[in-house]
Amino acid sequence: MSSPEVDHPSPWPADTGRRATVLDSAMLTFARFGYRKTSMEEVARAARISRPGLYFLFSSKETLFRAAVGQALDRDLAAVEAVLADPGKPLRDRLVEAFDNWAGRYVGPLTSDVAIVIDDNPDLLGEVIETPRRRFEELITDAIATESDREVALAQTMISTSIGLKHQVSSREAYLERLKVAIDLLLR
Amino acid sequence: MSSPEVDHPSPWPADTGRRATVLDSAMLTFARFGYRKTSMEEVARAARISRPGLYFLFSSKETLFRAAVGQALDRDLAAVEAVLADPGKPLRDRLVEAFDNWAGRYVGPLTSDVAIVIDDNPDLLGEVIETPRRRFEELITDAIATESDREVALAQTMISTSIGLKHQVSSREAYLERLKVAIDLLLR
DNA sequence: TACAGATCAGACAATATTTGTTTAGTAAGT
DNA sequence: ACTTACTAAACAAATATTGTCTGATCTGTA
Repeated sequence: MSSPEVDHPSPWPADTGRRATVLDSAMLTFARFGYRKTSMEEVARAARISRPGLYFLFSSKETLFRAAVGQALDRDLAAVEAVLADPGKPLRDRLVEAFDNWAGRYVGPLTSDVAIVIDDNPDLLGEVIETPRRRFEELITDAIATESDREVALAQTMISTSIGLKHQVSSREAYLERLKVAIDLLLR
Repeated sequence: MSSPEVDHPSPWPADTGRRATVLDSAMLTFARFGYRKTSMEEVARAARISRPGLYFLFSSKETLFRAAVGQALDRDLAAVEAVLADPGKPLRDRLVEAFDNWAGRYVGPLTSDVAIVIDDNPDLLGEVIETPRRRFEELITDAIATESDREVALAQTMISTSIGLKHQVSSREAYLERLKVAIDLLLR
């Protein structure tokens, strides 16, 4: 996802910021209503462009969704990277923030929608989501290994806990609360 | 809405609690997705009955929506009535609680907004919403007139402020906070 | 001015979804 | 065995959505 993943391969250079802006609106709308209940009309309205204009940028609803998820993941990953690199905070706080940025942001209807689209088209969204996922695991592992000299197993356990939490919990607050407890327990 | 407003006039006495339960589920679903994006299938699933079973209780989606909003409003109005009648609290606190029950209950992103569902579908609800609305105004006016001997204009201003606030604010907390300030100013 | 790129609004056919109804069946109480 | 209160499955009709096309419109550039 680091390279823009051009859906409609456009030879013109000018449409750079436009796509990103549209993807932001799309992500907000998808996050609010879920994939199924979001229409292209609504995304277009949110992005304040016409529906045909939206199809000019993204050839289908699914493509748009993939791109939106991709951009969101990229952004989250960048945030995670920045947070973990900040030397001013204790490891525990950096980890909490990192997980919050990664998994906490879209707790709710979107999580299941992403899963559904993955099922529908495992190869395409699979790549989109698996690469950042592996990178996240790497970052967490590095942060823990560097700082406190613990094993890789610790990082993996933490990630598993976070995933489990996301399935149990229905709000970001609840997620964060229980995550803090878990991290304190694991980091002890 | 005090009388159950029987859609499918049922001569059998046994279906009393069932309707109310189904209406609760319906209200939750409508509040979450909005009228348009809620299907009868979803309401039925939420209420854990079959879709034909749902049509047996309510003859159309519109009727169901009206009944659900009606029940919610009845409930809120009863809470308002109880709060205002409580002699143990100063007028100011009773008013704050009353407004919170009436207008504040469904403000916010998490538990979606009944008031907005209502605003989005004014045509579907004429009578259903106007009567409780007038009754609420009456209750507030009475509370103020009885206790502090102020004019009707004061009550109306308070209600207008509350409505305006609801449109400006995005969380129940923010609504409450600003409402308190407004009531203190008005009641001075 | 003339042109090209990037839109837009409107309309369209092909699907998909939803509504409201009907059927046939079942489990529980009498 | 009969009634009440459902259910699941299927259906036609209405409505919504997708993806595409056409013919304008606006903007910047030559």
